[in-house]
Parts: sequence; C-alpha cells; structure tokens
Amino acid sequence: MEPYLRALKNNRLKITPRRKAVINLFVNYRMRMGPYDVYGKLKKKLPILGLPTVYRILDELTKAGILIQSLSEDRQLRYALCTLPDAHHHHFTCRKCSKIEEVEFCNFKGVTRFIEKKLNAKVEAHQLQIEGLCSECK
Amino acid sequence: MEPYLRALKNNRLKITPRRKAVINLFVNYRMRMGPYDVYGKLKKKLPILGLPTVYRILDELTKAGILIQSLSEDRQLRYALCTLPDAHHHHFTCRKCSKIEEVEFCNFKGVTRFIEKKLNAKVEAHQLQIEGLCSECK
DNA sequence: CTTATAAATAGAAATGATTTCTATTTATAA
DNA sequence: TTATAAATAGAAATCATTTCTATTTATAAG
Repeated sequence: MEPYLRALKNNRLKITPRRKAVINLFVNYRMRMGPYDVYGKLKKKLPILGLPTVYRILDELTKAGILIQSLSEDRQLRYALCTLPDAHHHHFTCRKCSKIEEVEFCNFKGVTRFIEKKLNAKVEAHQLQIEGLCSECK
Repeated sequence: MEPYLRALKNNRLKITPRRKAVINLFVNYRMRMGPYDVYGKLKKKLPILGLPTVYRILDELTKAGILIQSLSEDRQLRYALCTLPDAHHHHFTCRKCSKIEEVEFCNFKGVTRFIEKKLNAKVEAHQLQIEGLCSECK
C-alpha cells in the first residue's frame, strides 16, 4: 500500500478515502475491473460515491502509474494494478477469470524492422493484447 | 470490385446499392474510416441513407472478410479494405493520414512460448496495433 | 490546533456512439 | 411477374462516458 500512496504524493494527488479505497480494491482483487465493477464493489462500503468520481480516479491512478489500462472485447477500458510501472512490457489477460499477468518480454524489434524496411515507414508505437486461459483456468 | 461482389454472394448478402457504394468508397479511399466518415461521404450521393445502415453494412462487410477493423485511439472502430483476407497478418496505421498498410509478418511465437512457459497459461489470441508515420507522411 | 485554499467530490444533466424497433422498400429466386 | 426474405430509413432507446456546479475535504501555512 505504501508505494501506491507515495505514487499519489509524487503526482500531487491528495490521499483521499476514495482513492485509497480504489487502490485497496485492486490490491485485493488482482484482476481487471471496469469503472462500473469498481463502483459496484465500493458502493457497499461507501454509499455516497459517484460514478464520475470512479472514472476520474481510475484515470488519475493510471496517469500516476498505479494502474494499467487494457481494452476488453467490448472496447471498454478495464484496469488492473501495475507492478512493473517502469519497464516496457505487455499484459496477458485470462478470458475466463479476467486475471491480468505481466509479460516481461517483447520481441517487437523484428516487426519494426520489417515495417520500416518494407513500407519505408516510421514505427512510433505498438500495443499488444494477448488473451487466453491462465494456469488455473485452462 | 468483382472479388468483393463475389464475397458478398458467398456470404449470402444481397448486392444492394448501399453495399456497393460502401465498398466503392473504400476502394477509392485507401484509408481507414469510421461509420460517421462513411456516412458523411456517402450522404452526398445517397441523400436517403441512415446511419444505422452504415453501421450494419460495415459490420457485414467485416464478417465477409472485405473490411478489417482497427481500433483508433479514441477506442472507436475504424474500417479499411482488406486485401489479404486469408493469411494471418497485422496492420500498420499512419497517425497522420490514417492510411492502413498490411504487414505480412508476425513473430508472435516468441511471446507465446514465453507466456506458456513462464505463466503456464494457454495463449489463444493476440491483437497488435502498430502506429507511426507512413512513407509519405514521415 | 486553526484556518485558508486549492483540490476533490456528488449528483444531475449532457453528450455521443451505437443499437433496437417497426414499418416500408427492394433484391432475387422461382 | 410475383412471392418472400432480406435490407433499409428514421425515430427512439440505450448506455458508457463527460461536463457542470455547488459543496465538501485534504493539507499546508500560520
């Protein structure tokens, strides 16, 4: 918990009960959740809570490097705790339980070389979504 | 044009003026476009045209393998003509002119091996978005 | 410990993409 | 030519997300 609170401070974000509750939720549920999931789970403990607040907090925590975003199949954003905030990496999402695991491996150089040579283009960014079944669900 | 009309027939889709117009648009504009772009461009020639029709046609043409989908930064779907309907491949999108180019290269095996070994998971699908500047825009 | 201030929040309302629904029209196969 | 299922328009509904405004709160300075 402490490193996350430190991250809040580093990003000039006040430590509020709502933000702490959101972080706690992700620490406890190590899966990806969308704004409405978070809202639903927190509403029990914090009856006075607005959905726009959840949207905003998820966005702020992402900018602070505490959460990462991933696109779900319905094109809505889901969030999960990021434990590798600094290194370039990808994420594996379990299609059954929604668990997110970090993948510290990227062999994107080959594709980049191919594109820059064959298409004579400049590659600026890439985003990889990997899905499947985690060790428990398969 | 003929191969696309054949693809319509193969998918039991009637050859209608609207569908032909959408295909024609993508043949002429070799860039990615969203439903509203398509609607705007076609509305000039076909004043009687509904936006839901455009949404539906784009979806049908995608299922028929005539178009491919790509997610734009705002998480909305964009479409482009697919000239490699059968082979697994990825797409490069120019950030400036929206042109889509097909990338006949995929070195996903390395990542898959890494994940299946390290996480003991089963990889079922991957989706790669590559962006940058095309040869003309860079 | 107060207090001042900017930041954070609730709740209502607006926005905007996408889908649904129903009546009408149309492509096409017989 | 005609019957039929498929396609379409246009209005309306849906639903995620954002904006707005008044109120509350974290926190830094005294």
